[in-house]
Amino acid sequence: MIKLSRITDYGIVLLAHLAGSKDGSTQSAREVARETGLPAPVVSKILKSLAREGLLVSHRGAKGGYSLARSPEEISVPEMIGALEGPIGLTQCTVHPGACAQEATCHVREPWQQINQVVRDALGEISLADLATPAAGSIVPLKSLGVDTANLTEA
Amino acid sequence: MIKLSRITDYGIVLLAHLAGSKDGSTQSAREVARETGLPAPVVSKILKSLAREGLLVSHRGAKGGYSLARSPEEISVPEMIGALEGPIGLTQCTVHPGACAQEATCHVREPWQQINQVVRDALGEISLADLATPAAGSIVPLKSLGVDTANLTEA
DNA sequence: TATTTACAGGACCGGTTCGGTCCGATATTC
DNA sequence: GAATATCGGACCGAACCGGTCCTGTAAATA
Repeated sequence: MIKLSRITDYGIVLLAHLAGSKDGSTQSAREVARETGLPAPVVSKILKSLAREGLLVSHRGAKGGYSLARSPEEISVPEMIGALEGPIGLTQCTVHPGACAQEATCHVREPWQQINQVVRDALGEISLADLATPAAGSIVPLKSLGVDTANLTEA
Repeated sequence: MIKLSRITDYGIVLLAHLAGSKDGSTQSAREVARETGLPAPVVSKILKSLAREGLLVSHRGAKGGYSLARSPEEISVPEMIGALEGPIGLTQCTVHPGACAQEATCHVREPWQQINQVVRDALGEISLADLATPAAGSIVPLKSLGVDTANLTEA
């Protein structure tokens, strides 16, 4: 199963939670953990990473905490994923060129690069704001991709 | 990094290799291993899985081997991925509903379902034939997605 | 029929990654 | 100075993964 690591999954939930709070308000790791129902040490660890990657700004000391570094509209899904588990790439040769011995003779490589790009572009159309808005049918950019979301066939 | 397992990666290379051979011709696991330069035991293991999942047909005994169960045009990327590492789903709740305790209160869930669908659709547009054709600029379906592949920005 | 070839299925193992916890240091507020 | 809260990193156990090997069975050939 192609999947995000649980850390990334949690991280996006945490970001969405912060995006749903008052704009610019800082919340401590403990608060966020309590309100999202996720284990506190994990939340702390994830928020630290997100701050280090520049998606959150941290305030130390009493009354400290974390807040979004930018507005939710300016934070894209690939950024969030990239911050927590590195750049998006389905194949190793996408992220680490030269690591694969078959790279020179591999005829599948170029198509995969394009496939990766399609996935990246698709995810790039979606912002944290789209995830944070609770209402249904909120993700507008999906339609702009020209993908018909009506016929949902199980893969 | 969102990535396919190496097994899946190899598997797609193997499928593309078979697709590039004469139509309907069967090749033994050892042959495929030799011609692709991948370790023989691994190739054998992967081909077995692909046969079990119905993407390849196997012929036992002397002069046996594997051949594609369908034409390359009829085999999609999600099928290949699904056969080797299960259904495509970025989040656990996509594939295993109910496994996440926060599912009821999670506001991020529905958007993710749509995101998953976008990725699935994007991959579904690409067939094994697209991967197997060695020429550049071969992936036509990408354009049908409405994705502009011209401006490739690094994610 | 005997022999050879090659897949089928599963057991097995070592290495790596991952989720998760915890601690000392540092910075800020009151 | 005391309390609060992040920062950075060490640490551990469990799960997963890549890879190997062995036994059984089916098909082709002589």
